[in-house]
Amino acid sequence: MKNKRYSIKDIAAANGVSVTTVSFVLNGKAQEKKISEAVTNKILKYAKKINYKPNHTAQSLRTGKSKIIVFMVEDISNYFFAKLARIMEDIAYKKGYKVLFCSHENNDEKSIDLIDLFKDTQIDGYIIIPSPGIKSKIEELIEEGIPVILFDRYFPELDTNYVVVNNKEASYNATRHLIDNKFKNIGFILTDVEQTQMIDRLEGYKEAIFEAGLEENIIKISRQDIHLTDGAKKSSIQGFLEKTPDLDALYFATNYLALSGLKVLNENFPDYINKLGIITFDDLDFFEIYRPSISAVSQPFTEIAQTLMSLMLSLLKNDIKSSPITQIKLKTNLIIRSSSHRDN
Amino acid sequence: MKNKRYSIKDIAAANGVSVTTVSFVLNGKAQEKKISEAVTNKILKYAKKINYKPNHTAQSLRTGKSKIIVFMVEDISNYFFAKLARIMEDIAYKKGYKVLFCSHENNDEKSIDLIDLFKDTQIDGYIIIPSPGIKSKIEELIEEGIPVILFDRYFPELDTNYVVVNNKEASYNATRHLIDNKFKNIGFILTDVEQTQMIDRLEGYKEAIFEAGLEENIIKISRQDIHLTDGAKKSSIQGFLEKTPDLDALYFATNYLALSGLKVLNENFPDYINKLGIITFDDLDFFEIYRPSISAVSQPFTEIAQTLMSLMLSLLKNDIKSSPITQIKLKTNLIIRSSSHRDN
DNA sequence: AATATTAAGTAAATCGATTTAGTAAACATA
DNA sequence: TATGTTTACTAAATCGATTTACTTAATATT
Repeated sequence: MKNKRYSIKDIAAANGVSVTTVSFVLNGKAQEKKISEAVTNKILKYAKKINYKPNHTAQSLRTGKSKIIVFMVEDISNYFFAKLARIMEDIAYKKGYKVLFCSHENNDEKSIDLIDLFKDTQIDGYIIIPSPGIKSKIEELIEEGIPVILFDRYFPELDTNYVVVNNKEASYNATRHLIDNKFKNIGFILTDVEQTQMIDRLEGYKEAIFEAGLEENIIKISRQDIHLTDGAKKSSIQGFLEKTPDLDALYFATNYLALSGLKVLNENFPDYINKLGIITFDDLDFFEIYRPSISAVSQPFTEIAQTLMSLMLSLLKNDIKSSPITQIKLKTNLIIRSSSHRDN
Repeated sequence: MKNKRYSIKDIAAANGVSVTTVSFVLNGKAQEKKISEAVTNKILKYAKKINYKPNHTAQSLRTGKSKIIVFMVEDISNYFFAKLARIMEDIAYKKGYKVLFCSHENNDEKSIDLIDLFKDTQIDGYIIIPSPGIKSKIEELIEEGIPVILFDRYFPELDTNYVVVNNKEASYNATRHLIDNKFKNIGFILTDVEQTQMIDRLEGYKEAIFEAGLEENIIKISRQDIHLTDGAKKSSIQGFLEKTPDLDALYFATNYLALSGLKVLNENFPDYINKLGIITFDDLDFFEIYRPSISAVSQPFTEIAQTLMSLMLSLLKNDIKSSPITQIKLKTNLIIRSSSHRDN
């Protein structure tokens, strides 16, 4: 039962032909290369019999293609990214690709380390949520002729492929929704990163607030605090809530901010939570069963994953030089639940 | 700025030495192979100057080692697995390994397909949550001399490395805790898979119930339903709850069962939820902020991930034949929150 | 001075594929 | 019959490392 690994050489020897012939046959080039049907069938049959699997590493070395793509996100354990990863995995494997996931925590140094690390390995393509300061690293990849797709956020000055959602519009609508429900003092909680997704969400909020003649209440949580302790995040939010106790609604820019926010509210202002209007960017499973159930801007997982993968696959298939730059903005979904609804 | 990739050959040519010498130097074998310090330094300096990175694929082909390990779970988007993945990723990258994550949804066919797929690629080691029927596939891997570690569950008849938690004891304690809080009619909700983790959790429950002279109430959710629709899961649980409205506590065997259960309760028995004792295996972020906050058996992520990785690294370092079989059972933590507490 | 040892390196095989540039025989054409 | 084409296949180079088995010159030993 010792499963010796067979090579193309073994097949050649066993059938009295050259490795060239075997390679042609196994790559479906028999006709093109004028290999007789008799020989073709013999080889095919034998390969099947011994359950031959080509050595991927050798193929990779020779062809320069690894059939591996990298999917780099902020934190793979975050629901949003994990969910995307799950879907992308399925699509990729079906198409004969493997996916390497990794997390950079929005830290430039870590991003760069990871990308450098991957440069040793043949990587056929990159799907990247960029951390704020890696524009030149992304340019470097592109210059090397490797397919790159940014997503979630992008660099406006850089002409790259990207897939994002309509952050500004979605944010405007979410804020508008609170306003329509008679909330007058709406706090927007975001992080201090200067990246497109945040900026656009902030702009959407501002626009809606301005249009309604209301006052802005912006809470910026320091980026450093985000990935360090949960405590730091909480205490920032708590500090803010204590200073502005007249807020009647909170709008969180991401799901992890909402989680921290809910914790703070729960621990310190348990009664407040039911009167407050609450809405957040990124839907979570449990927002549906929380009480009050939490309204959320939901990003279309499946659509994002499919768009990313099909764009990547087309970049991989066609010559990168001849491929047009593709920039896609997908629509989000505002899911209205009880936390943002008011009857009066 | 065209970043041509340098090879060992380029270094050799530029320095008037052979590739052999370069290889020796770059692999730290200069002294052992009696390469003069002058030449050694010249090569090292040049390699650094051009930022030489060895071609990983070529190394892999020659050495038979890929520095890639596979981490195969039920569903990478599940919080428990995603969290583990995040930690393992960090450890692995620090040690020069990359991790390929994949999900089999406890489906044997899918598991086998995935393993076969990986066989083409050089994979140095596998960390696997086994689906029920892949014992022989696991044996196959082991016979080929590839390091394999099972975790979360295992095959009792198979003498392999594994890392699990003390399911039975934890389950006993969780049930005991409900009993101590005067709950008398405790329902245990689990899936119908016949795998060690489930069986042990069931046994722990039974033992505690028997010891207290109470009656068993076991709800088995069909495995097929689990990964299909959320609806199916919910309707099973709902059906059960309607049939036995006299339950005063629920104990869920996994976090996804608890999520479905809470949904059902919320939609159909909103008042019931506060009187009910609730406890679940696997802690989730939001169980802490749910109201009532949900008690849970918490698995030690960091410890599990570290144990898995350090075991794997030691298997990879030492000769697999001389390595002893290691079987580790880690301790869980019972986190008591308001959902399982009763004052009377 | 003859031999043994060490120092400092290199040529070439190898891993397992793909691919280019052939060749020999069979057949067709003028 | 001589030449051109086509068929059916193969030798050898190549991808970029690692590693074994030398080689040559210098130094040490008896």
